[in-house]
Amino acid sequence: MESKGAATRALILETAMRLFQERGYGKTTMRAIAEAAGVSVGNAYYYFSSKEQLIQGFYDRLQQEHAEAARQVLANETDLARRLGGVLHAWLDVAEPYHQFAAQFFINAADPASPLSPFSEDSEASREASIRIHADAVHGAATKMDPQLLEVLPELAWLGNMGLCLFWVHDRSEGRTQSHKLVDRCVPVAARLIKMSRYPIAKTLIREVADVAVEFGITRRTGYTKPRSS
Amino acid sequence: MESKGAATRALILETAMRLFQERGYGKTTMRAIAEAAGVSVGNAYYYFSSKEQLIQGFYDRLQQEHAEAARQVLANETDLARRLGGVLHAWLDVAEPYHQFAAQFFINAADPASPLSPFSEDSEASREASIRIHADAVHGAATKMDPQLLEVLPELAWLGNMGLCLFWVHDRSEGRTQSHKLVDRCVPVAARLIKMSRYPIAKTLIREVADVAVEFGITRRTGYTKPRSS
DNA sequence: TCCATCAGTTGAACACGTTCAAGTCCCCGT
DNA sequence: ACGGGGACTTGAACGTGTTCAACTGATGGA
Repeated sequence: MESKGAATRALILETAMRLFQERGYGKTTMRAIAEAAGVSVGNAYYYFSSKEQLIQGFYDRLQQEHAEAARQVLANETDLARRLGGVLHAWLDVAEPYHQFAAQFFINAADPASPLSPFSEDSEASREASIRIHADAVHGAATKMDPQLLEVLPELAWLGNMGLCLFWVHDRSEGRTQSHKLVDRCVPVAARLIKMSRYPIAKTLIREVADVAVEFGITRRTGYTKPRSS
Repeated sequence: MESKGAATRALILETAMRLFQERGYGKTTMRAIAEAAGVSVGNAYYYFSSKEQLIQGFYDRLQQEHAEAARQVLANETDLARRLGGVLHAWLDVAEPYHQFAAQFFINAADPASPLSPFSEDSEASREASIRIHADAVHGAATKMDPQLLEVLPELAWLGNMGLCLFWVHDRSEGRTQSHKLVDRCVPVAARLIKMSRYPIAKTLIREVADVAVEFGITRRTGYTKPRSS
């Protein structure tokens, strides 16, 4: 049983999340978190190496909710565009309740040096799981496409999700309707491009873009070949 | 004559830059800057509202150097790809000496809430000047293209520069050769797409992408209609 | 039963960015 | 020559994230 430490850790995390929601990330002090949780400041640092690290737990939770929501959307859908769009809309729905306070640190997303970045090692597990959602969306579609594109498409779709996240963070529209509209406008274009990838004219260009992305480490060529067990 | 304050301001800025170069942004304290400059901490805050603001001056300087370098490149070149590439290579050359310490705060680029962001109001003048460089590159080319694309291309090119900046920040290769290679690989693809924009098949798709970008405020439709005076 | 060990816990102390009330200095009108 | 006012300057003090040497208490082996 490792319950003692785990319980304290969970208590601190829950308290931090609540205070972040109530007052915002910036205005929530480590002292306030410790006091509200009934522990000492040092104790919080025993479990979380920094204030930022308190956020990683939130990321994980969000990712899991997204995976679940995406599973339901993908269950009865074979159209590529609707699958890609469904996954993104699911993300927007899952993230919506956290918009106000999530925006305060999703900012770090673009900084690979930050442990909060989706590109950092600390987030590797969470990131891989997230890419797998997009891999499912791509693989489960009936659409035919260039096999070389298929290899990079899951990661590109995930990058698209990151881009959407960046837009979403600064989306002040009611209920994030702008973000939803953006998805509805972009996904068909992307789907059309993907379908075009089978035909010579587009294939050359698309492969070149994909090659460049791989060559410069912007994405990898692992198609996440549809294993799935659950 | 406003030399007294201006001199102090310049002194503080120069000192800060030097220390940032020597020790890095994070390890340079405001106290250290003040001490090295022979002024008080409060005095530094009289001229710069925060530590981050000390960076804005650096941005401005970099932008001016880039404008000058780009002007020379564009003077005797009419090929679109070489103009676009030339501007980007010029940026890489100008930025190279500052790579190590620039990387420490270019990070903020993705955060529109940060005053350091190229999207913030504080950087507006600098940003407009930078977009104009890309507008020159586009307008001065002999290449024909879809007029609707022309309207958004300068800002899209500037966004490409921002993307390059993001890549460059994390480019650990000697002399940033990877970044230069990336430019050489991407620019021809972009140029080909631009040329294709005159033909119906591509035009539809490209206009759709451009429309989405404008509609969602990712870019504007101001072509910066080639004024130029210098 | 006793004690050694070590995960868990403490809070004072540190270094930092930032603020501010209190100065000092210099220019200008009288 | 004087004095008022505003630009400029000061450094102590504040609140923050983070560290660390010391303490506590439970657990398990002799």
